Amino acid sequence: MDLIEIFKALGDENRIRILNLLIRQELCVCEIETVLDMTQSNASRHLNKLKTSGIITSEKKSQWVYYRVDNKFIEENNLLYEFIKNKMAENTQLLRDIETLKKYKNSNFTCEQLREDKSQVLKYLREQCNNN
Amino acid sequence: MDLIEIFKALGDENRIRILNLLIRQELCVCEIETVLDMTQSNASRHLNKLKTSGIITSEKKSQWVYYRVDNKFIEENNLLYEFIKNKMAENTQLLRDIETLKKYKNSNFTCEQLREDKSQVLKYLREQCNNN
DNA sequence: TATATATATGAGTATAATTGAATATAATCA
DNA sequence: TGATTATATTCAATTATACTCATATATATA
Repeated sequence: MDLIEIFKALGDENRIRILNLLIRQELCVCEIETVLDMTQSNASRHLNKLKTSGIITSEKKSQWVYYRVDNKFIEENNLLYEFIKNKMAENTQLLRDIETLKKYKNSNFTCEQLREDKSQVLKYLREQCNNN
Repeated sequence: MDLIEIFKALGDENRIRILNLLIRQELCVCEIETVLDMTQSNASRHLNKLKTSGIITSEKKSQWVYYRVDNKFIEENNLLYEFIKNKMAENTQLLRDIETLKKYKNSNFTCEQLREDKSQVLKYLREQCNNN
């Protein structure tokens, strides 16, 4: 049942956190990895689960793979999609993640810098977020 | 996260089948057990999971425990609830379950009869459903 | 009170999901 | 081409879920 696969995909904290970011904007794996502070393989796996259940889709741009919410999913599951967005707006953890995403985007760190010194970027993001 | 517990509870075929029935009407454990042809302990466990996640509620009436969708859940998660109902109406398995429920109700079998000869009741329900 | 019964729960097992570390793959760039 | 890198995948370990059978609990009834 499609319905059940969707609910299974949504029934995991890491995947909800990823989806929360992707609802804001499309992102590549290394960005998600950084903002949510999870391992690369874990991010990739969760993205795959969201993709297999039809919630998100991906596009390869040179060496990066960009993920975004699938428009087909939004159309076909609009009530669910609106529900998710509403509930996400009430959740502190998810709001914090959005703040981290904003800080990350404002920092103008690139995927190249992430590669060179990820720990510095993470430190920067934590400091910025603690200032709020 | 509440949200995740709800999705976890919904991410299981047996629980979706149970919820599908309860959306129609409140039912006791032995009725669910019979209509969905599952073991008593399994039905009870799934009902408990739906209950702890806040989707359904229960009321004990003499020796029976009646389960129904929690009104609080409907109010607080209305978009999700409407989504679920819409999707359920598109699913053949779930529509078949509703037919079985109707047959069961029309048969006027009681919980007492179920206890005495459950196999007869199951046979009857299967025959009735195959006629459609 | 003794018996029957509706439901819940415990124990054990089987299956599935999640994870990190290591490796494979595919694209880029020097 | 060879080195680097972004992402995916495999492996092995752990943890969580689901299921069945047996038993406990609470209620009803003779």
